[in-house]
Amino acid sequence: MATRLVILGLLREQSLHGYEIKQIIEEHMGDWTNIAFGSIYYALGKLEEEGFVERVATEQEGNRPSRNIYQITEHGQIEFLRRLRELWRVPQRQYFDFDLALFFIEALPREEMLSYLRGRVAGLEATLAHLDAHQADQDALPEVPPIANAIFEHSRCHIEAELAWTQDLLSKVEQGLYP
Amino acid sequence: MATRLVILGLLREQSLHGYEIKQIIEEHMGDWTNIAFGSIYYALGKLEEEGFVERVATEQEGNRPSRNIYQITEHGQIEFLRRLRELWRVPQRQYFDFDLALFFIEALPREEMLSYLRGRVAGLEATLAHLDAHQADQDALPEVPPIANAIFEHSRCHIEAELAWTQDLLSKVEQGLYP
DNA sequence: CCTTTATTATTCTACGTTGTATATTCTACC
DNA sequence: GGTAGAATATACAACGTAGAATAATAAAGG
Repeated sequence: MATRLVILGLLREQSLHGYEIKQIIEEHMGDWTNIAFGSIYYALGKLEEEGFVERVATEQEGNRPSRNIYQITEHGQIEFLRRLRELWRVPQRQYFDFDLALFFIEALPREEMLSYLRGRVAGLEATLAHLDAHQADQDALPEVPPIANAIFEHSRCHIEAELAWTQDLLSKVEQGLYP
Repeated sequence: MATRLVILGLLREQSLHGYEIKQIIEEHMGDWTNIAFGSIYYALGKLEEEGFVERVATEQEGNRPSRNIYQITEHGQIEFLRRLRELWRVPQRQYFDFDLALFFIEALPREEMLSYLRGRVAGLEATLAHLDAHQADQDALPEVPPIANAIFEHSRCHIEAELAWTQDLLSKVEQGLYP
């Protein structure tokens, strides 16, 4: 969805081919994005059609698959800023598939539900623990940009919110507030 | 994504045609789902292929477009429970496009960023106020199922978390903690 | 060494989403 | 009584996503 923006943003720094873009995304944004590599090639094709990106070379090392190197155009620079500003301006609404599970709550026996809820609480607690451990590792390294912390905190605060809400729901179900 | 589950869940109660399903989704789940009506027809076709749903009639009122009425099959009942249990069991990870805006933070001047951040805080506060007002209206009606409250609280707690995080980010940027 | 596995780099297809197009009928209002 | 707009009902094409298929080379392990 934001694949185009990411590609334009990365190409601002230097020209790249698809596979390199994929690697940068995995290494630097892998923890908090889910851009499938297939989408990268599609987006590159589209950006080229739209004139935001140009193919500047087709290299090949030995008999390896040849690679197409792309460069951002001036229109691309403008388009990047346009998309970036839109991201800052327009808040995105979040939807939760799990709400559907609640909507159809009477379809499963109470006991089964309770066990799933307890599993969810445990899972979320484990995620938080895992996240914090991972973060402690990161803190040891000096070269991590400060903004990475904000992104980390972003995930963390939503997981905490989810945990608190799930615990509340669990206790209400235990009290028999839902049929 | 969860379109198939919704359709199966609704057809458990009674046979329906696509447009009716669309209306029920809009009326009862419109606030917390985003299923495009086009997806309903696609999902119905797929569910029929898979044998989870059967076309039982093609009605027509006057010269109105004719409508295809679908019924859930026994396999469909099982499939519904399978998908529902998966929803209870498997927690979904959330991704935030806005993190990209942070990732490319040096692309925009500090002052512009600050004004977007303030706008976001204001927007989230307004959303919360609007949500609570809407909820007060709902509370006045007696026929709303109790689970609707849990779903409402779910959205609310995440918006609150987002607000708190954004305020924190804003204050850190104001303090000059990010370049 | 030789075999298994990982890496490089892209193409291609199946799948699902979104909204536009279409064509009729009912409603509302001047 | 005419006409603008909302409601009924689906089909369909354009778009984007996700991952399997491909095909060559480098690395690793016994």
